[in-house]
Amino acid sequence: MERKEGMKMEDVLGNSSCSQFTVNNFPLQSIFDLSCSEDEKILSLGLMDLLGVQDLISPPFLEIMTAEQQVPSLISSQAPPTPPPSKKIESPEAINQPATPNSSSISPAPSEAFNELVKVDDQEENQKKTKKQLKTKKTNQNQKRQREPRFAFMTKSEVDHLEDGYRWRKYGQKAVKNSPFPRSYYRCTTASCNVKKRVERSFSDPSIVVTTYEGQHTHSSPIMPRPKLGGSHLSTAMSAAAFGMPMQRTSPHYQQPFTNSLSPSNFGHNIGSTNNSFLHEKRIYIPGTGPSLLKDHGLLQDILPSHMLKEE
DNA sequence: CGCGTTTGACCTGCGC
DNA sequence: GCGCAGGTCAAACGCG
Repeated sequence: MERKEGMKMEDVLGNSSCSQFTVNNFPLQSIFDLSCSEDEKILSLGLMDLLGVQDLISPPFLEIMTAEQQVPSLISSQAPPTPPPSKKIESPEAINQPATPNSSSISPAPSEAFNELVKVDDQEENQKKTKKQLKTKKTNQNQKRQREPRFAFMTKSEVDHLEDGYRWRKYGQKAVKNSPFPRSYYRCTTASCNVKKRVERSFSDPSIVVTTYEGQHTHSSPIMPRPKLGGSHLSTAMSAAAFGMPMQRTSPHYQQPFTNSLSPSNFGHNIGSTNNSFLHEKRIYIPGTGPSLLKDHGLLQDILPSHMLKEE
């Protein structure tokens, strides 16, 4: 296994591990493997608030963090050197940065939690290679240059740039090593908003678009309704945007169900889907239990983890 | 004319 | 220290 801990995103995307990454860890646990306690918190916060106050949240269904530290833990099929259960991460402060559905298996989204995780990782690092220690040390030293938490979504789509309710300005494009597909860099066009996103295609599956969000939108509302957009579409679009999710509102590029409809992108897609059929019936793959068919009755079920739905 | 895209150059971090 | 790769900048360009 030369896939060492310093694995880079493109390594993940560009190899067969992508499927594994996707099926076993990436979306599912990010989205559905939520601790009940966390769910309760989310509910107590008011789910609709989470949907409506998109500037306060950007719940990551996958947080990529720094590629060196986070991704390996996320993609490792074996029990990763996981930090202790993220009870600290689920701190009540999540109110300020609420809707961090991924509390247990996946790193949290909020920057505060991010810091926490870095610390935890640092402790883990002490038991690992010197090389990695150095890397971690460097990472910690660069805290002043700390990057925003990143959230990645894998979306099955023919178009690279997915509509997510915000307006983006492309500021760069780079060829990605080991991938025939370039990576595009976008920035939110809102002046005070420094949210960025990267869009690239998966090397192993060109039909999959990987969108990585970095930062949180500082403005309260996404783009204004466009003439061609229906109001209902927009509302759902905003809901999806509230989660920082890519979403497609244009049917021609409508996303295909992604690997058993289990990707975060599909998750977001369902939220903002213009196709109501997706809202009423979809397959949700639940880790460890195998694919299952859930009946959806509405938006909530698109958002809530499956086991919560069962509980209700 | 304003806004967004393109694209080569440049900067930075990291591994060797 | 050097080279590579990722990320960003900014001028040029295109489009409505």
